[in-house]
Formats: sequence, structure tokens, C-alpha cells
Amino acid sequence: MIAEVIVDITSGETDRVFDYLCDDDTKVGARVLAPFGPRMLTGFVVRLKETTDFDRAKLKKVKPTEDGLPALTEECVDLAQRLARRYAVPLALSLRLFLPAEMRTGKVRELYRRYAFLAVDSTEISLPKSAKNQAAAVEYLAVNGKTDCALLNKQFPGSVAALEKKGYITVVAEQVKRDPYKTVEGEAPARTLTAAQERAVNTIKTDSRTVQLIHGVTGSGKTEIYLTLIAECLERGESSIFLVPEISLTPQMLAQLRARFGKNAAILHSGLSAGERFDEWWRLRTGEAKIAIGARSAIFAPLENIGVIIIDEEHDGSYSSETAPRYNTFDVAYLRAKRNGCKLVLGSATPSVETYRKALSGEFGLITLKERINKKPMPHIQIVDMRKEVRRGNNTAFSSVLKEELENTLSSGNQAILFLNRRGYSQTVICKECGYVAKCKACDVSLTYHRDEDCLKCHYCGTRYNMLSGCPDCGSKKLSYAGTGTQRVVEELKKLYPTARILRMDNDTTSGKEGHYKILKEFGEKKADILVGTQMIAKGHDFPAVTLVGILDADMSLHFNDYRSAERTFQLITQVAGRSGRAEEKGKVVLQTFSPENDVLRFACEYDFEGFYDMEVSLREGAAFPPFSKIVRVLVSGEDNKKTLDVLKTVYFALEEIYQNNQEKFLFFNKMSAPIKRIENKHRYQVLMRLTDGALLPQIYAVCMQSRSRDALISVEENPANLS
DNA sequence: AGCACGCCGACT
DNA sequence: GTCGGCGTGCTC
Repeated sequence: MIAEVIVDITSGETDRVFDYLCDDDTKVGARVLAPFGPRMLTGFVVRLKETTDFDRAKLKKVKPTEDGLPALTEECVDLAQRLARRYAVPLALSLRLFLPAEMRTGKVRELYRRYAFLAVDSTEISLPKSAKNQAAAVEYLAVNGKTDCALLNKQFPGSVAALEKKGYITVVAEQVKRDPYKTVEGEAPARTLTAAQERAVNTIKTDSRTVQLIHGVTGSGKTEIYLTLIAECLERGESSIFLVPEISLTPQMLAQLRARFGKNAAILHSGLSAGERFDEWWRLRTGEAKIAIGARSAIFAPLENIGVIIIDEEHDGSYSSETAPRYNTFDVAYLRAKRNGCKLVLGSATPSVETYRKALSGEFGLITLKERINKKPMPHIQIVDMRKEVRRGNNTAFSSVLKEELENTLSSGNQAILFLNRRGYSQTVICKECGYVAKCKACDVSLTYHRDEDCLKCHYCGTRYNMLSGCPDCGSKKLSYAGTGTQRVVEELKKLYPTARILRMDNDTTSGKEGHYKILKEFGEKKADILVGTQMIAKGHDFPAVTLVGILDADMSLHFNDYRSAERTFQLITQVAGRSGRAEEKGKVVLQTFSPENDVLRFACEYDFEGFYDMEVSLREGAAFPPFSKIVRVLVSGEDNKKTLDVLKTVYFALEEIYQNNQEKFLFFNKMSAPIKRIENKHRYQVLMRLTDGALLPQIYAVCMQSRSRDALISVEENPANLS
């Protein structure tokens, strides 16, 4: 038989099938070893056939790497092909998404353990009197049966080898699965659903639409709905995929899932060791585990017969991939749901504008949960006008209200969380006296200060503005364009409360994956009074003793240079507020801002999602931002500046042709340097487009694929989360 | 991606 | 004269 093989090399030139001879039992999706020129490469069988256009005599033969089960299912191979086409990436690259990384590198294998059992009846064994250890081992085996050799040798040193040599015992190697959550114990949660939850489950099951959005306020019991859906799938013998934002893979959530589903659940996330991930993946592939739980990449779980796919916290930014292939988790999930004929359930307290619009239009089903399970009101959010603080001469990061509340919290023995929204190196110019923010005249997004050129730039159209010497509105010279770092906040805090125990959590203090967990655990055990950190502490953690949450600079998020900044701010405030007052005591939230009259903040304080949505959607429509347009960036980057520019020109001219032929579909089209001109020694240029819709995307991707070169990398981003 | 082949500059 | 730079082409 002949196999069409994709070799595991990601370059434009090898991105096509190569025909090989193969064994008759070879299956589509199998990983094989393929002689490729002078080298031996891993490859994937994507199709089987009897004939070839190539010179049959010159065909080489592939070697199988695994027996039995092919690594990829046919659905995965098909999906990989669609994704490669959709995102214009080499097929080898999209195939890699479906395998745990450690499988490719071949460094991790199945873990085997040796077990010994008696080969003959214990009465037939005669040992010299001196062989006490061996005799004891025989006795132990007679009583206990098959035993781990390591254990045996520890108790009775030297016994295994000696007995095996004499033929009294048989030693077998068996694969053991590394269990990443041996220590996680939980209680099976209550399974009685409220009437609202029951209705939601029924609607999801009976409604004909594939995508169902659950819009439920914090604490409305979305999780129990997910668990019920998963449990019902399990009963029918169907599998399920449950996606959560990475940071939310908290011990609480895992404990719940483990308690409820035990070994049926496999967890895939970056915190696992390579070996653990490998084993969890195989448990899913073999069908031993039927529930895949994890962050975005778990959407590629090797499951068959999927009964439901759930994306929790649907609005979360971590569902968009930042590296090629820049897939959107929803798109992949939708393809899999369609293929498996199952439902795709999205859940959020603050759905993204795009999703909610589709739900309102009837494209998605919409389930609204307005009541919290415990009927408790959400904590009160108090807006503090920082302009007044500055006028009063308070130039610290803490308003007098916040200081007062902090003192109350500390003296009553409760805990506080302080949020800072510093994101990357992006700097917005804000007037500390009147709250004025520098914005682009054409795009209505905040301008970004560029230190190297001492100017302000709009990242959506590239327009340059001169740096301001003072506020154009009030004339004040108190312009600020640098956010207060976490470190400085902690220092100020220590001066104010020398006895308070303070923990800091940001990218600098959380080394590795364990970092987060350790800090959160410490805080959860009340080993600190105040936790200071960035967004990463906003999600999914239950700290019962936290009664105060402070948002230090809501403006940082509100005036971020991104068309989604309002949406992100609303989501952040809602999420953060959910951290305060989880248990008995009532929680409080203090929100500091230089724009206290801002509508986004007002809607957020009233927990009025619909109000916010109505306002935001009309603003987006007016400014022609997504979902009323599609922003596409083609980024060209390479080490050699001249060659990179040549590649840029090639792509630009090809794209320009599309532009000339479809001008009515273009709202913006231009080439420019990327906002950050050099990253890791690579020069960066971009072609930025704003289109009325996605209709031209296939053409754009095709053009980028044709312009591929070894001199520079071309990547396409749709509605990119950060234009840097 | 690698690796060979091949065609031009500066060195013992 | 050669050693070695990296542009170009090929891998079933």
C-alpha cells in the first residue's frame, strides 16, 4: 500500500505530501518514520492509496512507530487539514497541535514498573537456610500475590534477582500511569439542581442550535450545569471537553472534577510534568478517560464520539493563540461540535461583545441566569475620584478612602487584595488633574507613548502625534504616562502598614508554573494580610477571608490602546468584585480612577451588563470596530532588514491588488513599521487592514502563503489582542 | 528544516 | 592555487 505522508518539518517547501510504501495494516493518523533524503524523519500518514504519480520504483518505505492505535484519529487529521488551510500554516504545524509536545521530541515514554509473582507453588520452593531474604519474599508473595519489584527489593534486599534467576518467580513489566493529582481530594458536590439550572440543562439539550451561551452572574451555578451535562454524556458513553482559562485550573475546580468523575477525567495543562501530560493524553486516546479538562490546547484532545464541548469564561483572552497557528479556540470547538453533532456550550458572567451579539441575534441560544445560588448581593463598588486626591496633594497610589478601608480590614483580621492593571510596556498619557486621555482623532483609541521617538502613536492607523507639553483641556502640567509598578505599590504599602504581611504577585515574582500556586496557597492559608498583583489574581480563586478589594488604577485598563479596552475593563471589574466577600462577611470594592464619570465604570459598578453592552455595541458600530469590521494584521519579521523589507513589499503588492479590486470592503489599508520595530533581533513590519467583514480572508491568507520566503516570517492575525 | 552542491573572495 | 562564505535546490 502507499501512504501519503506529511513530514514533521515546518517550512513552506516541505509543506506537501510525500508518497511512501507502507505496511498493509497502516492507518490514517499513524505516526511513522520516513527516510527523507539522507535523514530519518517522523511523519504523519494523512491518506492511504494504491497508486502514485511518482516513480513507483523510487518510493521508499516508512516504518511504523507505534503498534495498534494510530496517534491521531481521522477526525484530527481532517481538522488539522482544515486548520492549516484556514490559518495558512504548514500542515505539519497544525498536526503538532494534536499531540503532546513530549511525544514529538520522543524524550518521554510510557512509564513501566516491574512486578513479580510466584512462578511455581510456594510449597515447591526450597531455598538454602542462609537465603533468609529470599524465603521472606516468597512468603510475602504467597500471601500478597503480584508485587512491585522495587517494594520487594526494599523489604528483602537482593531477593528479586536471585529468585528470578532460579525461576521461582516471574517478573513482568507493566505500564503505570503517572497520576498528577494523587493528592487532590474533594467532596462530590451536591447534585440537586435549582429550577433555573434544570431549565438551562434542558434547553441546552433540546434547543436545535449548536452553540448555547449561558450568561450567568457570578455565583449563579454555571459549573453545576457543566458538570451535569458532562455526567449525562458519560452515562451515554460519550466523551466531553471542558475548557477553562489556564489560571482557573485551581485546586478547588480540580478537586470538584476529580471527586465527581475520578479516573474518567484527564487533565491537560502546562503545570503537569511532561510524563504526566503524556500519560493523561494516552488515557484519552485509548478511551480510558472520557473527559478532557484543560486550557485552550485541550480543544485538541484525542477524543472520539464527543457529546459536549464546554468553554467556561468564554470571554477570556487566553482562548486566542498568540503563536502560529493563531487559532481561535471557539472556531476549532465549533468545527469539532459540528463534526461530532454535539452542543458547544459557552459560559460567562461577562460575555464578549461579539458572542453576546450573536446570542441576541438568535444565532446562538441564550440562557440567562440572573440569581445567585446563595441569593447574596454582589459586593458594593465605590468609585473614588483620584483627581481630587491629587488636588489635595495626595500623590501616592492610595486614596484616603482606600486607606481607611485597608485599616478596617486589617484591624478586623480579614484580608485584602489590591489590583494593578499594568499591561506590558504600553504607556497611555493621562492628565492627573482632569482625567484627560490622549486619543487618536481617527480611531478613538488611546495613543501610546513611544519613548524612542518621544511621540504618541495610534496603533490602529499608525498616525504620529507630537508629545504633549501640557494637558490640552485644563493646561495642567501633571501629565502621567507611566503606570505605577507593583513593586512601588508594595513599597508604599510597607511604609503605611509596617506590620502588615504583604504578598506580591506579578510576572516578576511568579517564576514558573508553581509560582502562582505557591503564592495563592500562602495567601489562602492566611499567611499574609494583603495580596498585591496584576490581573492574574483576578480569576477563579476563593479566599473566604477577603473582604476588601482595591482596584488601584482602573484607568490603565480603561484607556488601554485596544478597541476592547472598555469590554476588558467591565470584565475585569466584575471578576475582581467577585473576589470580595465570598463567605459570611459582606465584601467591599474600592475602585480608584481619574475618570469617575466614565460610563463603563458606572455600568460595572451597577453590575449592569446589558446596559454596558448596549452602549458598547453602538460605540463599536460608530467607530467601525469588530464585530462591525475585521482587523487584519500581516506581520513580516526577519533578521536581515533589507530582505525583510523585500518580503514586506512582495506581500504588500499582492495585498494591494486585493485592495484595488475590493475597495468597498476596505476601511483601512496601509503598510508601516510594527509598533515595536525589533523583537529578538528581528525587524518587524506590518500591513494593517480594516475590512467590513471576513469575506476576503481566504484571499489574504492565500497571498501570504504564496509570498512565503526563507528570509522572513509572515504571520496573519485577525482582531489581534495586542498590536505590538 | 537540513544538507549538498556550486560559484565567487582572501589566505598560507 | 585552495578554503570557505552562503545563495539555491531537493527531499517520495
